[in-house]
Amino acid sequence: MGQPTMEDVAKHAGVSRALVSLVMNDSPRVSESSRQKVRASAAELGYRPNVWARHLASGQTNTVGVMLNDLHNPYFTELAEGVAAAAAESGMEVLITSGWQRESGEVAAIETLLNMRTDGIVLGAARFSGEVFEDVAEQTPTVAVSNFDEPTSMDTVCNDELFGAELVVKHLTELGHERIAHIDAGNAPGAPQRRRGFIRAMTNRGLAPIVYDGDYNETAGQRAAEKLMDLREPPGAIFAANDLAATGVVTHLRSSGIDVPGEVSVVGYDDTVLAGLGALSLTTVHQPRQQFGRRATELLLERIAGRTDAKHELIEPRLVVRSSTGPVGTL
Amino acid sequence: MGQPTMEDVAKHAGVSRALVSLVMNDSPRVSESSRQKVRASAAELGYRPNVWARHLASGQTNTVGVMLNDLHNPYFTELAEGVAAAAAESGMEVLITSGWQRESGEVAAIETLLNMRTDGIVLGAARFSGEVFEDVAEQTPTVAVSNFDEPTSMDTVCNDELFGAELVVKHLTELGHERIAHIDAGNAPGAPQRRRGFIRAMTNRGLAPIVYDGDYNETAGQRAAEKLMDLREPPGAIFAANDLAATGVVTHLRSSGIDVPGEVSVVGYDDTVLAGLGALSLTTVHQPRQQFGRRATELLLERIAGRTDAKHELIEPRLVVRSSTGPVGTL
DNA sequence: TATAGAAAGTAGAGCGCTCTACTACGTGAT
DNA sequence: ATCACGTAGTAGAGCGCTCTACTTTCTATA
Repeated sequence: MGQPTMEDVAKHAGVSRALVSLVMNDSPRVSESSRQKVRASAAELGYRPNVWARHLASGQTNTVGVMLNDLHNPYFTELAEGVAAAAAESGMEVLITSGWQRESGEVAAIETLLNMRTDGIVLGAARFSGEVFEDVAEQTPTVAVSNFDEPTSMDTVCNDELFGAELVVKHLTELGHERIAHIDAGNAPGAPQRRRGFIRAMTNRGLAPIVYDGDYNETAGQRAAEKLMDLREPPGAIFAANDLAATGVVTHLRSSGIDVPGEVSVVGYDDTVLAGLGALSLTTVHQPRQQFGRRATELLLERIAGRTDAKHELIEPRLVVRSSTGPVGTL
Repeated sequence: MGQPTMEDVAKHAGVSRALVSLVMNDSPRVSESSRQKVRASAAELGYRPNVWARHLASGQTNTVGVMLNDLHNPYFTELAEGVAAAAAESGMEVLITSGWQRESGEVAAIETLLNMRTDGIVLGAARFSGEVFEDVAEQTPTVAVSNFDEPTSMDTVCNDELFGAELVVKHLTELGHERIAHIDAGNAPGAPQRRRGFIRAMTNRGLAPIVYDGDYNETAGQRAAEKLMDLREPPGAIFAANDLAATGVVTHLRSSGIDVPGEVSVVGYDDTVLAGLGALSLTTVHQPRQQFGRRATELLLERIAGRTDAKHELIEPRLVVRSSTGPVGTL
């Protein structure tokens, strides 16, 4: 025998099943006395509304789904946190699925959400390879949190990477730096935009942008730093693709006896735990990831409510100055 | 007008709704010809079974719920990954909810799962303050992944912290260390067991265990290291409560001009990203967190299948030797 | 006192599926 | 021709809830 049903509560309270339903949904059409009577019976029986039945009958799930590429990446989990916060405020539940870093996993995770018929979906995918996600967007309200280069019909929310790069260059030039190098991360998510932003910010100031190939990991940072310091005129500041790469840069510089920030300033990107570590204390760009989630959810709710035109929002990051940057060295 | 229903598919294929149901569930009672006919119709209409209705009717959800204290903590996410893998093998879906680090959040997250009526729940809670979780266990099959000191009626899976500490002490003594200090983390999850394991391992070898108060963060490690090195006879090896604390220890030692591991060896715990970082390269204890999830799921499936007696399993961690430990210094 | 209208409550038809019990139709042994 | 039995398929009663349309009761107004 299973859990008590609405029928049981109704019988126990001596009212109709419909009344119990009204009470459970806080309808104003119920008198105070029966409200209390029903609540008391429900509590006594340990009644718990059956979500499945409720959603079957009502046709909507009151739930937003979140698909994350990778649960290990703080970027995505903070995104989810933002979604959860915003959803809670609107009284919606949140269901999280993960693609476990594989694109096939992402598709399966979205499939699960689609099967669950959540009222809408927030996509925190790694790369958006077109069609698949457009397909999803046609089936249910969808907001993607990502940098899109091509125009898309779904809503998007993303970090203003160009502005982030601008912040970095502004900070460094204010410290007197002119020879600034950027270690990029090829076509990894966000990297092209950071690179473009860097180049633009430098060019706008009449400075020559130095860009070296890299990646979003420690080794890449280490290698690129090595090459950069081998130049006839090494840069006085290095802007790495992300904190991990910046960590590699710092490791290389220190082990070569180069003082950070005395001789070379280093800037990371993302403001991960790493950046805050005492031994590193990286100046870095902080992305308000939670806010991505909040905005995405707000846009999603608008979509659920009926909006049909696509909105694309950029959210401004901010610079966190720590002790890996300083005035230009007097070599 | 919503998505196509089973009724639509049945009409389109010219068969009964029941037959469509049988096909969708891969029943052997269907002829090959009608199977194909139905599948074709389903595909053509873009039919997607309604999970809510299915579960309402069948009374079971074919889903395991996972409640995680904190999505930012790799410990929990890897746990979830293990659950997902094991569940996938048994053809079950996984639903993840998070307590966002607050105990109230945990309760709400469990509530969501209970409302969803998942077939069972894996609890990845931070601390298990008795009753709440026992209550859950009474309502649905439940497996907790955690160190329990008091006996409990639900199944548990946890890391063999005592064995982990033993591994550390074994490694260090084999390197010749005898003055070994442990920086603990009070009553934080797992900490008491690690401390106890350390003390036991030392005592068993006739060595004096040195234990200092600490916590699971960098600053705590830094402070404790400072005090330890101020001793008349400072230790030759420090076993920190976790990697973060170990990072603090290393930072302090290096900035005091003490060579690691030349003069002092340092061991962390957890094998997080930090430990692998080139600049740190910590010897640490790796917990097979994914396996926690796998075992938990297996136990859960047994419970769902009807087992009623509680099982408690310990899983053995292993030592990862990197370059923060070395032979005892010749001070 | 009659009556409109609001307030409080109920009946019952679904929502889309599963599942038990049943029918229809061979097939081969008696 | 009779019967038992296995196979393929169907009818229809739920699962636990929501929601529309309806009834009953109460109150205020003319």
